Amino acid sequence: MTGATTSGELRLHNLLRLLRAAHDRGGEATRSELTRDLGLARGTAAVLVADLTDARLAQERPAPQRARGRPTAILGPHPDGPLALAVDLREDGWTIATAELGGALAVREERPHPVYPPEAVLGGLAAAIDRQLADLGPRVVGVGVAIPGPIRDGRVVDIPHLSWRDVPAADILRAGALPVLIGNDATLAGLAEARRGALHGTAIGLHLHVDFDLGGALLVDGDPLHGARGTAGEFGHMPLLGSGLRCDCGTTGCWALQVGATALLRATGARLEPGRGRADAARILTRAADGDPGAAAALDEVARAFGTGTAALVNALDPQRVTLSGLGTRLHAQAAETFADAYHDGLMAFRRDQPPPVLPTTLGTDAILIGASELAFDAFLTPEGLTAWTAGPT
Amino acid sequence: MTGATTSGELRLHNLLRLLRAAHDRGGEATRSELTRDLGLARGTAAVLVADLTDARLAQERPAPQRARGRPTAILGPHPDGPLALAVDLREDGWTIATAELGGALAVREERPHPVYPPEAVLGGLAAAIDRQLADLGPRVVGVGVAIPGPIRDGRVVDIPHLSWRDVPAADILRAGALPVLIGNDATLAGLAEARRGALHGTAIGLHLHVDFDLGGALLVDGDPLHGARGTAGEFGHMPLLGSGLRCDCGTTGCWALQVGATALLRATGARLEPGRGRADAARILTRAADGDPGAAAALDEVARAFGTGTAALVNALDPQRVTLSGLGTRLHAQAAETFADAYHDGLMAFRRDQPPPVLPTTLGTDAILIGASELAFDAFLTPEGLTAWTAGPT
DNA sequence: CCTAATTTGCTCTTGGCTAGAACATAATGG
DNA sequence: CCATTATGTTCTAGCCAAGAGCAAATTAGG
Repeated sequence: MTGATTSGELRLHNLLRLLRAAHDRGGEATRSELTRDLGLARGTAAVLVADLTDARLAQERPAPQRARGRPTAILGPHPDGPLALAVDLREDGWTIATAELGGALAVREERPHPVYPPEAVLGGLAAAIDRQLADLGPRVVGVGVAIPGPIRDGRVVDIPHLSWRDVPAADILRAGALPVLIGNDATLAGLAEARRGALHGTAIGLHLHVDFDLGGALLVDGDPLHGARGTAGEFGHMPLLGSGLRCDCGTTGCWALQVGATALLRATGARLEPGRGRADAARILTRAADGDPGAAAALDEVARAFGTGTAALVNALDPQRVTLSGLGTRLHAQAAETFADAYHDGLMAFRRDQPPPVLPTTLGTDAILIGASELAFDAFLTPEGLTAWTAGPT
Repeated sequence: MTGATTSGELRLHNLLRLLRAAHDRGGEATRSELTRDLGLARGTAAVLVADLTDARLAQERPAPQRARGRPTAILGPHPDGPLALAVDLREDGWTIATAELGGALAVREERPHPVYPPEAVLGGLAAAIDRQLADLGPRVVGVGVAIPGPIRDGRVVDIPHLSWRDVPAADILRAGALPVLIGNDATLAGLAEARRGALHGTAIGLHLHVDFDLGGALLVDGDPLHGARGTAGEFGHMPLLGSGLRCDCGTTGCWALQVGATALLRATGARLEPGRGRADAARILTRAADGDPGAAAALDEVARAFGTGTAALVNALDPQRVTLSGLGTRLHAQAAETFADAYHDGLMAFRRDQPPPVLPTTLGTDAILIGASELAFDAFLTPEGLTAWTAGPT
């Protein structure tokens, strides 16, 4: 949205601003609120709302009256309006959901996938997506897919512990003429946080998602920084603690080795078995909470590494807030003091008077699906996307 | 520039786009180029150029003919047009220059300052700025000041090796009604690189400026990421190599300790004397070039640390290019192979096929002044700035 | 040296957009 | 039950950029 330059583009630009604002507020904002906040004249707002309604993009419904004056209406999603298909592909299963404008999610299908060859996994997923698309019809305007690994130009670059390497995921998942957008799961968790979670309204926020790996995103005005080729946010692969350990990513000393599920297993002397790491790590955390000294020591070590590295990133990037998801939430909650101490010690002195708060996600496990749906809607809420919708189904 | 929303704002918005484009191309672009690139109608361009000329913001001058057809003109700075005052304050002296739209610099005054108390240094500088402003008259539209330390909300937060702490620099330098904008020197060097140097046109670039300290900026679409309070880019204060050394910044293991002038001195066993570090470090590099084995070893060690840390940042941020300035340029040039090896080894394997190039600055020592002038012009090239100019000197 | 081709600038008309005013409407509060 | 209040609706005025048609200024080619 670079802004309109001709009077002809103005209309579309303002239509988009209004629809985006309604979407960003969860489809719960009233027309009068939106008019005020966007600085529109009431007459203009009337025209725009009529246009959106005619185009089956939004619909007004009565709003509860809260004050004197003529009642206004809530500008929410249209019952026949656009849908985004959101897909969360994990190491051990996937979930497909729909989202309407405003963000309301509805899970459609959820499945484990026991095998690892990427073609099989993605092939099965592609078939499921096709079924869903056939079922849902032309309302679907885009597909957003979250994948737990770095994505470059629509290809999965490298997931060493699954032996996925240079997989053309976007091509395999191609869904007819529909745009299939692929994003890293940690980046999308951050995107969700910026749009509907604890980073909402932050000019600059840092999100860290811990799982097997440690990734995240820097959110600038609600948008993740993508990097030159889409692989920004691999914060886990900076040697933030100088461990000297060899990492699957190809270099040494990676921070992720000391913070993720793998780190918990290593610290307790457990073995990493493919496909079971997440459950095993969770078990260690439970044991630590129950007082098992070995587990508690491992948790302590990992939480300290987590806090130190987080401080390093805050030193470099100066975010307003830091949010955590995945395993990070539990690490932070169960070893709050250790984390806080390490975080404090790692900050530059001048940052210690008002350090950026570190907060758990407010979105639970939905974060990644929400991020995937936002990815799809971001492509739709553009002049091109809207024009295609208006031109398409007459 | 969020874009126009009313037909009334359109004119100002397009005026600004045109002026910004002319400025960004160094005041050397022709009207026909600008018209084509901005997608304007020829008639619209004619009106806008007339407006800019009337407002003494720009002026056309004949262009050398290069092809058939009616000749066009170059849209350059107006002889009575706006000026930015750019100030480069260093540990040991300062420089004041003017810049006109298009970016042409003219140094006005340059001085060493032997003493360290911030009030004295800044007081002297403030007086010099006032003299220059009186001399230059109302053409000056803003003052941009580069300072070698972290800046938060207009205050110098902390320069440990100069014992500057929480200095209200913007207040001390206040120049009448004129906006005085303060920026970190490394950030401004990066800004200059993004606008007129080796990062020009990059969607995302990383700049690293090495001096006593190591700082930099992440440049997104030509703008540095400022962080929540203006102190982003302190990449030197991440523990990228796990040295365990105590840093003046208040934490430990900072990368800057192993890369800057201080690192060279420590590696050769020399003592750090206040105010002479820069010259001493330069001498070590010269000795290394001349074959002194101790100096060469120190250079090698520092270059390796530099390359490793740069790779870590590339892993995390995925920039399109990396540029270097300050001491960084010489380190990279004199120990190219060591740097390249360490850089390569530190990259995630999947980044090694097409690693972002690491390039020296193309702006020499002017980079910081250019950055400071861009800082001032950025505040001017806004609807508010332009309106004030048009309303002001009638 | 002259003419055709080419590119750009200038002027005017046209269509489209938003602001804002005036009025209508639908609720609340006393 | 009526004054008050906030919002929606309708219409007009003012402004803007696109685009067409024409004028102008140069080069290429013979």
